[in-house]
Amino acid sequence: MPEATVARLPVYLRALNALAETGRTTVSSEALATASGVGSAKLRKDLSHLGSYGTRGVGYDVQELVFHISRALGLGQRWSVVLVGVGNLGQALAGYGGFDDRGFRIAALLDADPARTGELVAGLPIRLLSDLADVVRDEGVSIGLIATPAAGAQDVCDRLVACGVRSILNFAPTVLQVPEDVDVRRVDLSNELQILSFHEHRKAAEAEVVPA
Amino acid sequence: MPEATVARLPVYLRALNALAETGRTTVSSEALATASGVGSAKLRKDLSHLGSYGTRGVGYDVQELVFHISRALGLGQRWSVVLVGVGNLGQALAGYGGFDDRGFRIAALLDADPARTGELVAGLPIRLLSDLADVVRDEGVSIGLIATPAAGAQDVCDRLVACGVRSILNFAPTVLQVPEDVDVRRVDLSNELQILSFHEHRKAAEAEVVPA
DNA sequence: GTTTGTGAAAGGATTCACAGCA
DNA sequence: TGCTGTGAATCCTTTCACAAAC
Repeated sequence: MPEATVARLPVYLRALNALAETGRTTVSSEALATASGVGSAKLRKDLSHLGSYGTRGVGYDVQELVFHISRALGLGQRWSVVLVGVGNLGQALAGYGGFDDRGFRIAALLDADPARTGELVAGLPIRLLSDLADVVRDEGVSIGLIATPAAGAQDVCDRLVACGVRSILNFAPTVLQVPEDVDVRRVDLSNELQILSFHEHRKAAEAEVVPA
Repeated sequence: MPEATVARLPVYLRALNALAETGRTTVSSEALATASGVGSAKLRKDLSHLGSYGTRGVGYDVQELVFHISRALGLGQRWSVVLVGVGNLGQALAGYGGFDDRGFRIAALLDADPARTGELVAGLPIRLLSDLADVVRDEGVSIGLIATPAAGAQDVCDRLVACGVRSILNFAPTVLQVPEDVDVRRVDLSNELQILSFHEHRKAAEAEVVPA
């Protein structure tokens, strides 16, 4: 399965869930593509990697597609995640409601600062970073979220890897060095803004050369 | 300039700034590539789109590269952004320290809930969503951040576009429909987790077929 | 008639490998 | 000798366009 396809499956899944809530039972590639912000040919090619679940002349059964995409994404089971770094952003992530209903469960909140141990955030007590190995073992954690400042992120990452965590979502503004069997995905606000800046800058330059 | 290259320039920029802080004045493509988590050939090809600023046998001058990448990204000017939706996530974004020093300035915080008007968050008063047009005009806003619940995101997006904002960073878990001259970038936590889930699932399946 | 699934073509991005320069 | 810059080759992704199926 192409990586580009994998990255789009969650988008389709969300669009399908929204459709299901409106009572729709079937959907064409054209309609689902529009709702997902892609072209219909791309959508069909993506779905073809899952198997042949459409009906020619009709479209796709919404529930059936939800099932097959969920299965492909490995959402049949609940994944336990550990969140390290309960600062500004970490608290917002802990309070984010979209975890439970999408198959993810926050097993624990960890922070390096002993002064915060025991504090309740989103109903969970903050524990010490040094409890990491216990948490990962006892709770069956397979995904780590890093929401620490940049300076501490690599250390946290190394600890996660040492505990056997091989999937990491990194919100710290730094590039993590990991063994090749570990997947890291980065979410970086400044990066995104700077990419927008590039395009905005380009648009402004074009507007100047070709004035209205 | 290839889009894939644009998306990596902010990463290089951050790595270069980190190097500058350690006192390094020059860097090879190999070293910068490692710090950025990419291959050296890819890095050199990316930088070649900016011009020829390296010295064979030596490497790149750190400050000079910072300058050229910043210029290419349009970071010579300060961009004003407006943040709409001051909930859980919105507050975390408002409190994020990385705006100012990277050339972005939060011009205003807006929320649709009148009960929150006037409340101070990160030193800024929350204003009503209906003030949007005034804010965009008076503050010269060119980038919009949407941190509302999914249900309100498209409406906010439409308002931003109507005010002339053509660059949007969307944190709401929904796909926005916009005219083609508007750039939207999406940051979606569940999407990222689901992509990790896919890979974790695949790794688990492989480990079963080929047991250690 | 409508819509899927998919070969084939086109377009991008990455990697290779080395000429050219310091 | 060391490292950049870049054509050429490879790989991946998207788009086209249509036969097959309903």
